[in-house]
Amino acid sequence: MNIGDAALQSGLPAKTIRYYEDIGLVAPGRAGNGYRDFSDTDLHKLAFVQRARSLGFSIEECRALLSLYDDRDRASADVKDLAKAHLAQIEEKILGLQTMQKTLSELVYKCHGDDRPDCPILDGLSGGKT
Amino acid sequence: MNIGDAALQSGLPAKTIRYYEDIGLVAPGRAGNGYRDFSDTDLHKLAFVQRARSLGFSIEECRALLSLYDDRDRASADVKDLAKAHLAQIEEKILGLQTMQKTLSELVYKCHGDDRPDCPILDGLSGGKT
DNA sequence: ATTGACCTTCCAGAGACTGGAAGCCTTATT
DNA sequence: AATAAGGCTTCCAGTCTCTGGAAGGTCAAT
Repeated sequence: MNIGDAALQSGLPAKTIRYYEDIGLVAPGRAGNGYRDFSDTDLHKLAFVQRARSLGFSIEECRALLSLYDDRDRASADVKDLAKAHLAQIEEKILGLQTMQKTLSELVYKCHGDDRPDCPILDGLSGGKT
Repeated sequence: MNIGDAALQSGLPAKTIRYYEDIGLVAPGRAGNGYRDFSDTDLHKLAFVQRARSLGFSIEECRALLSLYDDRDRASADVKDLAKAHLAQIEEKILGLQTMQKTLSELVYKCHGDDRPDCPILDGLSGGKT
């Protein structure tokens, strides 16, 4: 299967798939004409990575997940640990964003937002007087 | 004031301050010896950017905020619009992360996490059977 | 034979820094 | 006066995950 179809099937842009090959996440074969030739296994891996990325796993985490996936003697505990660590990162990010959201929405609320220049948002950014 | 002290006062690493000069966010003067010489205004701008960045504004948004800050004839509506747009981005990010969190925590919950190989997390990533 | 859609490689850029190397300047100590 | 420590300078390269574009080869259909 050519890269265009692999892209459709996996939900990844062709460019991204080439990049994933570059960094060794997948290793499709080559047809006689030099085109990449994706097997079912390759497609499966691409879709796997696509889902893992959509859950926010980094490329290196995806690599680790793929190798666990390939390892029939893996311990599910290893997978769970990886996922839990990532979950913790997600939660940290959410908390950070919520803090931003709170501060910023307070500033936005205070700003009348008309054609006059005085602005609590700029004041807040400037002097810290939140 | 030298860059080291400016870094302490603004809460930004010296490297970052040099970078901000490179991209034209600040333009400190130079002392006779070639060292950057930060005025109170420079410091103020750096602290301003530091706060804006900590609220998640991009560099270009910071640049726009700074120029609004410098413009005594600004309309506070312009600032508010910028802030509201950014707030919407933050909220979008939070929603995305919460979706990830939900899916992933369900998978983590289902995984027994012992030394056996079967693992609902990998299954979920693999086949989409959430 | 020619078009158009596909494929290939390679190079560059995005955003926002961050690290390191090589070398000058300042300050304090010996 | 010499030296050492620390701060400052510039410049180059790398991080992370793609994404766009250019130059050119291949395939299917007309």
